[in-house]
Order: sequence, then C-alpha cells, then structure tokens
Amino acid sequence: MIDHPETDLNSQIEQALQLWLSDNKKQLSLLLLSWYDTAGRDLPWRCTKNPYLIWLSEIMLQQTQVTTVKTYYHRFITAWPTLSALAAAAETDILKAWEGLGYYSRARNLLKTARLVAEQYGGQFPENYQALLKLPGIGEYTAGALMSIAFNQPYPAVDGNVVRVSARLAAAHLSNQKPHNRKKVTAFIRELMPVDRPGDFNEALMDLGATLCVPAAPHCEICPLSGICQAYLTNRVSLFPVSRQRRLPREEKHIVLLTTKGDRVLVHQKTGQGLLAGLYCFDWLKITKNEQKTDEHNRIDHQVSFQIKPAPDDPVQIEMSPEQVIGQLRLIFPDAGIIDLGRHRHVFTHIRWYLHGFLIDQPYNRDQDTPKDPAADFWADEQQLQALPIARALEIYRQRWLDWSRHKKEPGRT
DNA sequence: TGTCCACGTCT
DNA sequence: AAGACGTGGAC
Repeated sequence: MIDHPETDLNSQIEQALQLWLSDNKKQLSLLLLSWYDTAGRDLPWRCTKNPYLIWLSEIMLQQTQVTTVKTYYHRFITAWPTLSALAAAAETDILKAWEGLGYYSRARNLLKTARLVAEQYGGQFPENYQALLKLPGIGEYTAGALMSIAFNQPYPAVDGNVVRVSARLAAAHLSNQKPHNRKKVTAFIRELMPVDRPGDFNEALMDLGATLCVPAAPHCEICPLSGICQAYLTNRVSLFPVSRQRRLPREEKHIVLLTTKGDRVLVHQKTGQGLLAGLYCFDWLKITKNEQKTDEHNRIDHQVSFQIKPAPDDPVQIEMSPEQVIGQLRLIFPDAGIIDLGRHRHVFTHIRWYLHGFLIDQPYNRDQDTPKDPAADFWADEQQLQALPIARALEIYRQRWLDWSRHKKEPGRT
C-alpha cells in the first residue's frame, strides 16, 4: 500500500464541498443577505458604483485591513478624485500618498493601470473579467470584486475571508495558502452566487469573515449561518481552515548612514521591482558573514574602509559595538561629527532587519562625494525629506534627522 | 515588548 | 509551486 496524503486531502475537500452544496445550497444567499442588510459594514467605498473608486478601494484592501485603508482611501480620492487625475500624477506623489501602507508594487501598479485604462479604454474600466485580469495589480480576487460590485455580474471574489468561511461551512480542509484551493472555493462560491445581488453577496461573505467568522475565536453563537455550518454543527470550528506552516524570516543587519552636509542629507531612490522599490532610503551598509558590502540598490561608497571580522565562536552573528562603528566612520569622515542614532528592529514577512543608524555631520563647504547618479541620489533639505516616500522601517531615522536638523538651526530651543 | 497572524498579486 | 512583497493589530 502506498500513502497518498495529498490525494486524500483533495478528495476530502471535494467531497465536503459537494456534500454541503447538495444539502444547503438554496438556503445560503437568503440567510447571508438578510444578515448583511442589517449587520453589514458601512464603508466609504460602498456608497458608490463608480468603478474607479471601487477599484481604488479594492487595490488598497489587498493584504490590508479596512481600518487602515480608510485614511488612505480618503487621502487618494481627495487628491485624485477621478481616474484621469490619477493617471496624470507623478509616481513619487502616488508613493508618498501610499507611504506606510506597504506592498508598494500596488501603488506602482495602480498608476500603470490608471494610465493604461485612460489611454487604451478611454478612461473606462472594461466590463470584462479577462480584460480586467490583464491589468497590472488586478488578480482573480480584484477582477471578481470589480465585476460583481461595480458591474453587477455574478463573479466570485474569493479572498482569505471567503476561503475561511467556505472551509468552515463545508468542514473542508482548505488552506488559504494553496492556489489550487482558491480555485476550488471559487467553483464552490460560483454555485452559490445569486444573480440579483452578486456584489452584495460577495461583500456579505467578506464581512462575515471579517466580523463574525474571524480566524481566532469566531462568534458562532450570533452567526446567521451556524445552522448550516458543518464545522460548527460538529464542534470542529477550530480545525478549519488548515493553517499553514510559517517560515522564519531571514535576518539582516544594516548600518544606516544619514550622510549630512550643512542642512542637507543624502538620499537615494530604490529602483527596480524588489523590496521597497520606488521609495527613498539613506546611505546603507549591509553587514554580512565575513565581509561587508552595500545593498545592491544603494550606494557602494566607503565599503573598503569597513573591515568587519566575524566573532570567533559564532561566525554568522556579527557584533560590532557602536563605538567600533563610530571609530570606522571617523576614519572615513575625519572632519565630520558622528552621532549615534540608535538601533531599530523592523520585521517584514520574510526578513528581520536589525538597523543601526549614524548621522555624519559634515561641514558646509565640503564638496566631495558628489552623487554618481544625480537622477537617483540627491541632497535633501528638511522640506524635501518630509516630502519623500520612505518606508516605515526608516521613518524613525528620518524623524531623528529632522529633530537634529531643527535643533541645530535653533540651538536655544531644546 | 515580542511574537504571531492576517491580508492578494506577481514571478 | 512556492517565495517575494510590508504593515498593523491581537494577544
């Protein structure tokens, strides 16, 4: 006998979904929509059918919770009330307005799609699922949300909430992480879509998942679907959906240098498609196992002057005291004042950053170290620095520099 | 304060 | 398919 755990799992999912459909298909939409009509959330983007506003909100809602999105949504519709206004914006302005929301490729794709729709579709989003899918930043979920909410057509919009609700309803061992499972849920939901209110139906499912059928400690006792929820009826709610195994984030150590001349600090725009692309950063030194080099997106000045030796008993962990770093920096910048800006830890999904910031206070008239790439590097004054899009991870150092700069200008005020 | 967890798209 | 991509909230 050969074990086929994967096959068994897939057939359990298929059978559970089919069985549940055959018993409960007809009851769901009425129960769900009546609940939604009284308990659904009152959200800013639900008072419109404007595809531009629906699209904007849905892009923001990808990987981001409603409460966080509200501020940004308001900011965007105020600055760019129409698609053509957004299409005419500069990318840096979009990124600045997006600053802090994360997953910055969403902002870059937002602009790409706005321009594409303005130019190729006369400013109107196509009322066509396949055409929407081709637009940058629009995947299956968002295409389905637009088709159903903005265009009133019966397309499922399967997000993590819908997978969780489906898994519990049918007691199916679904995992939100498996693309194949999302397709199964899409087929399942397609069977349940009412033709008269597809948008409300999708939003109702997501609301239920966000407010009652939450991941931990769901409120089954007040859930309108508890009577047809197989997981609840068999007292197994906590088993669904299947939770994934999480990888540990890799660890990286960096020195952040706020290289300053007079009242300006050197900044650099990250290019390409990678981490924090399009955002601005300071000078940057990456500490690796037994050598040191700069992040590939950043400047490569000064690296020769750093010789960082691995600790003898632990070659992976490099410990360099602030005093040692300051000592090195004094060699590189003999005329400058060096200020320790402190350590900062920042955790991404996949990386754990240990940052240590230093401010290099150089005299006014020193004119070496001119940026190599004037388009990407420049010396920013206070106002410019505040106007640049910068990641959360570096926000603390920006603030420290601004505080320092103001204090230097008006030393009487502490 | 730290750890865990949530949230879709692209490659 | 599986990993890259960021942040904030819950505990």
